[in-house]
Amino acid sequence: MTNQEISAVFGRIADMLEFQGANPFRIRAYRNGARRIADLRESLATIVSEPSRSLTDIEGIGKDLASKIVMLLESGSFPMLDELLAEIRPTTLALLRVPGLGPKKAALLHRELGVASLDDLRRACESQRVRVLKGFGPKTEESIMQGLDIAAAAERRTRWADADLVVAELLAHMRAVDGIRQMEIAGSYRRGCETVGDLDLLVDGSDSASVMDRLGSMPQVALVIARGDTKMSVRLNSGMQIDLRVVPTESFGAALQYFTGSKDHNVLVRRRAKQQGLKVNEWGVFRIEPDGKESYLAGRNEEEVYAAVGLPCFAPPLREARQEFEWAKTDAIPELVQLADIRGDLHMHTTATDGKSSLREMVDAARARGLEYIAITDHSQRVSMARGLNPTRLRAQWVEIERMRKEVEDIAILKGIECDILEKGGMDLPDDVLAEADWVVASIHYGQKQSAEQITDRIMGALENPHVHIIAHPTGRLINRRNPYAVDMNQVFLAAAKHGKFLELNANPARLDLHEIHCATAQQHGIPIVISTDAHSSEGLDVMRYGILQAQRGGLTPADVANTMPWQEFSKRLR
DNA sequence: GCCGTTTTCGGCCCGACTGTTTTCAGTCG
Repeated sequence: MTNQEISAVFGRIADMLEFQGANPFRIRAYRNGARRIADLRESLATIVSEPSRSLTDIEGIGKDLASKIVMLLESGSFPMLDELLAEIRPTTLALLRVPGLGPKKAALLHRELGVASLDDLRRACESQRVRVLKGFGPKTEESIMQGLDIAAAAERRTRWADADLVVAELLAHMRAVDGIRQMEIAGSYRRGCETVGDLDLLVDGSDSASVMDRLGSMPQVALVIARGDTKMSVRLNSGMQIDLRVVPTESFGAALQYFTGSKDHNVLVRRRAKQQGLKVNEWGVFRIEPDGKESYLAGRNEEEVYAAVGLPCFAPPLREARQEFEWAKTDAIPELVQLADIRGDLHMHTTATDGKSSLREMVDAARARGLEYIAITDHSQRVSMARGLNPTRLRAQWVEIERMRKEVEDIAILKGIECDILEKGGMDLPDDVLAEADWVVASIHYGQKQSAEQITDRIMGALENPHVHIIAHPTGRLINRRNPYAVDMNQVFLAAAKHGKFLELNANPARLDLHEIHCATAQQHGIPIVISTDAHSSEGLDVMRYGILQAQRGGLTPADVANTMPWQEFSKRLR
């Protein structure tokens, strides 16, 4: 089993234990274990196979979880898991996705009314059997009815780039309110997560009523879920939820820190504060005096909040309770790569295949964005739907590129190709053609459903080809649409490091693979990452910023990203 | 279930809002 699968098993167990009303700290231990495993940069199987190492060296994994991991690796299951699965069906677990239904209420519905699925729940509400239960009432029943559709469509998080569009509209709408001193979107959006659940809107303003009125008047608002003195929640027609908090100036930084999260990061910040006799909440940092009184220490901005507990102000993408606190101890927090560091873009298409802009337009667009070098990498012949290039058409394009080089001298244009890795293995173009290219991107578009062994062998073959420089979108996933291929990335990392190849971080907001943990793993292996737009039009070059966010979350610095190099330096890496 | 520079037992982050309550549990972030 892979780390992701084992992580998912522990996550499911946490859900099921929660449903059973187990000790919340036990549940947290499973969730924490699941997250730690997902964040791991090497496979559990590898660790287990090395006698000198122990799974319990992993933070959050004790004796019990370690033995369960071993059983999962050996047999794919263990007794406790089987028992839980026999008791609680997955359809029952879906009840927890209904907003407002937590483990206690869901379990009560299951126990008292035999509700074991969302369909059961709908019927129970319609026949008004829910409102008579203890702790429930007509309003709860009604809100469950409304929540059912959301639950059915749940698990859908919005891609960051799509959330960004909503954010732009939201901020523009809110700016009309007088007296807003500061305003930020916090949460997973601010951390640059590849997908975003809710939007957390934070406002520093004195008149919270008018701020809330304004949010409620946004045309896209379908429903006001809750509204109090400082907090309001609304749901948009799209299903996305917006949580608004209005705070005073002296608390804005504390609230921003708090609502930016991640939750796990904040738990560690607060634990640390507690050890120092301090308390951190969304209102500020407070010293607990011997008489029990609290005195305000900080909260106006994030810098002073972190400083009050002896921490540096971490960049939001690093706030995931992974390594940031270790880095802080040794003053080794990475200087994250920024969009302004990028000097080249090494994966783009033109009208020669499925691009919408001509070679000339792509070159001009790249120059307009201040790039020093680009690679033109149209599809190879196997990608027939995109009218992929055969050797003749490819060489014709290269002649055109050579002509253009004479016209525009302020940008280097590489003669490249995105060459398919064929289903049966091997490259889609002969070696003598690839040898003439400046830059060969190898990628998979067909046979994505093959076994792990087949897919991995294909990519290994490409990595061994002396003409290939880089593997593009190495896992092939499309966020919310298509799972990654079954490729064994551990082998890919080892081979890429051995053969001195680059790996791509594809900046297309639907792809973003390598994902953040893969980025960190590649960095550890010393594999240079290239962040590429895979642009299919001149505007497509602007997706670079999404790739930068992903790289930041992986902790990458300019030194880890090859296309931050000036052309003079990068050109030496090509042969 | 995990963890240890107060600890191998007894902790484990903190507050707002709602609905159903007569003082609070459940949910959410």
